[in-house]
Amino acid sequence: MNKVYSHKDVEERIYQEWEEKGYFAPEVNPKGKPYSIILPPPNANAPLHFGHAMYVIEDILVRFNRMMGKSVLWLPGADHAGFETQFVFEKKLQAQGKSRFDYDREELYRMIWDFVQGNRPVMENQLKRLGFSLDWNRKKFTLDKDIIKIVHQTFKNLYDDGLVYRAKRLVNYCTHDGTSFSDLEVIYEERKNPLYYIKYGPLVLATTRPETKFGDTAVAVHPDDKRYKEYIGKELDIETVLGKAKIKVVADEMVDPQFGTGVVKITPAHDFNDFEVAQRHNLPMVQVIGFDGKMNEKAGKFEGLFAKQARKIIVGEMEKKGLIEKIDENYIHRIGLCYKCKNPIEPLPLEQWFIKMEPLAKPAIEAVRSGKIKIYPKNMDKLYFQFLENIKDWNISRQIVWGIRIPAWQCVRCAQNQKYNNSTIQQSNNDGWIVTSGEIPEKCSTCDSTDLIQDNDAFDTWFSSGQWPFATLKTSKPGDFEKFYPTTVLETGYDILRFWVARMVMLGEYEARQVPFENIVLHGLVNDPLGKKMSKSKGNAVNPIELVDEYGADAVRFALVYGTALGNDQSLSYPKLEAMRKFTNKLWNMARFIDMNRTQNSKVKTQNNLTIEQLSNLAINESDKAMIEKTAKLTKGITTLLEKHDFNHAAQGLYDFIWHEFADIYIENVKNRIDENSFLILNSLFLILLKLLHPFMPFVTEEIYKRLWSKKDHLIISKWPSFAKASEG
RNA sequence: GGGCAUUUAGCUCAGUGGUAGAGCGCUUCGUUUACAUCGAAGAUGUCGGGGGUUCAAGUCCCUCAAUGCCCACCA
Repeated sequence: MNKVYSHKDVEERIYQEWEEKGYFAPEVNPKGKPYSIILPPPNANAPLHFGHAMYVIEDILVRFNRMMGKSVLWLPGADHAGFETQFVFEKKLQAQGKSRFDYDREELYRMIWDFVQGNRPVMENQLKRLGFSLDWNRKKFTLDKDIIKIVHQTFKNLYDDGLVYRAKRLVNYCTHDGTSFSDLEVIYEERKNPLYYIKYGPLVLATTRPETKFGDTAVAVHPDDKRYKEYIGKELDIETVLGKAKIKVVADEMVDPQFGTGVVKITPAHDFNDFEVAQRHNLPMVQVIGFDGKMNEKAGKFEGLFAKQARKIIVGEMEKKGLIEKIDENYIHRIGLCYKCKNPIEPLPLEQWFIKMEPLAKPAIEAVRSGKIKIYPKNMDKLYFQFLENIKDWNISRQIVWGIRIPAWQCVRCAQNQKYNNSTIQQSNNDGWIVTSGEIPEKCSTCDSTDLIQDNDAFDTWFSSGQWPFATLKTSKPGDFEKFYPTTVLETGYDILRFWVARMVMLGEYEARQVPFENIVLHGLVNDPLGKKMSKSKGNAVNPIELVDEYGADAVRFALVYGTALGNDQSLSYPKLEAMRKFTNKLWNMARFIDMNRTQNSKVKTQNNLTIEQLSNLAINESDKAMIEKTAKLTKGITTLLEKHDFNHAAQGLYDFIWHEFADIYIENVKNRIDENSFLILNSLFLILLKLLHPFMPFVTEEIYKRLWSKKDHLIISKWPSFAKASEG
């Protein structure tokens, strides 16, 4: 054995051996108790980012349980990541001077498909470099035909159960990216924008968006506001930049008398609050901004201007006409932005598919409250409840081509008969829509017309990934769903608890009739060495594979779980990576020491692995006896910690014991008195430690096993050490 | 406006009511054969501030402060 451990000569070779032997498949332990984890499918649009390296937690669990003799399935996959992938692809197009408008739907879809297929092997290879023992024969993609079929069916079932409806509502719309979003995808930032005080006849009101005034269908005051009591219910004659107009005054609790002048303009088509006020007071809705972000014909001479440009010009004209009382230039408020392109979200009225969430959220809340699903770390359940207890209906329509197209067709004839009046707010299912589980309907079920048009929209990606646990298991190998559902653990970053985890619980309970997993394990985020969030655009993102190259996968894996409490964020630490690399080298040299002390006689005996019990009977020397006892205790401790998902303490316990107990004290002690008997003990104890460490550092432990014990067998499928003789406490 | 997390050695962070811990860094010493990617010894802490409970508090309770994150319709 070489004096220095070189991970580069070991890792890829070992991984290949494992994979070729089929060790990653549950069939390795066919009779074992099922244990399953579905890998959170990484986005297929880019190489792995550092967060993906945290999936090491799953590999630790998977390897531990495999050694415990369970039938372990860890199923890999990739997410088409609808809008995000289309966004990334559009940037590529942009770099070539092209845009999505240069291609038709099919062409664009095919181009993105090819792009994604090119990325997938890169991503998969990176997961392998980290040593993840995923069953690659079962890998799934969210756009596999059989997965799409399941997603369609779920949608159809929800529709038939009245849990999906189509409605024209205000949605979060990004006029830059040309699609709507769910509430979760809007981020909020503080911005300084002028607050304009505008004269509306006898009243003055404050607004940040004067350009939407052509869509005003009322002004509102608080019902108890004495200042304005006389105006309530009356119509005001007002002067505007487009001439004279009339506007109604309504009273609504939503108005805060303390803010501005206590008068609010009501623009139902462009503000979420106003939309609700309009519903309460039966006010008409007038859309003045189009989906291209430009003012429409309702804005008269301002038509064609982008809303932001129009604002300046309109304010200018208002000032000339004396309609502006004052402008507060230092007004700070929070505005909604597109989480991807950071342009302001424009609330716009649009017909979309919505899922009624409350009936789905209730059982999901109950599943965690009752303990059917356990969350680690425990305090994260607050995030979960907070989301589900205040849940709103989910807009699942996206105006994108990259994704699963919604299996809904509209009958042209029926639609014309019940055409939406732009000035009313409607919610209806009876407007000529036909929802199927994927197949193209032959004719309209109401009027028999064959003039049907499919909805252009695709599902929100999270709608399909929300079905991932049952969709994958129902389509991987026959019997997988029956054997592995519900899965044992869902492990992911806490940042997608609401986006993904909560939705999986809801959709899993709905469609698969059972919770999708028994345990939720949440890890924290990995920040850069200065504690700042890693991001590509900021340029501080670290490629995990570069670190694997430099320090070895074992060191990277160990550094990520050592010294960080589960669920806490951590900053990438190069000294820690270096320390863990040294630990792999230390192990290597412990192995060298043992290897060098092997005599001809012991070569035969150490073929058989001795259990703690056998070792206890063998031990004569007092410090041997003590070490056997300590190792048994450690085994028990590590086992318990892993069962409790306490990876940090398991890692620390192993590190401290192996280095500072076993190497610094025990090996130093044995060194001077080594004989046949003590060698057998030393050798066997070391193997126990290698096994305990294997889930954390699979490569170096496997390589040592190969050198010292067996060229044929592998540690990965060896039996977890027993600790029957460990004393209590 | 709510909620959550964090605050422990110079730095990065563990800490499960019972004599303050690790890694890196620092000081001194040590290389004839497991490892200098090492070993031995050592220095460094009013555990954010202030109250309280307890025989005993870094740990439990209250309060204040700083930092970070999440949620919320203030036009």
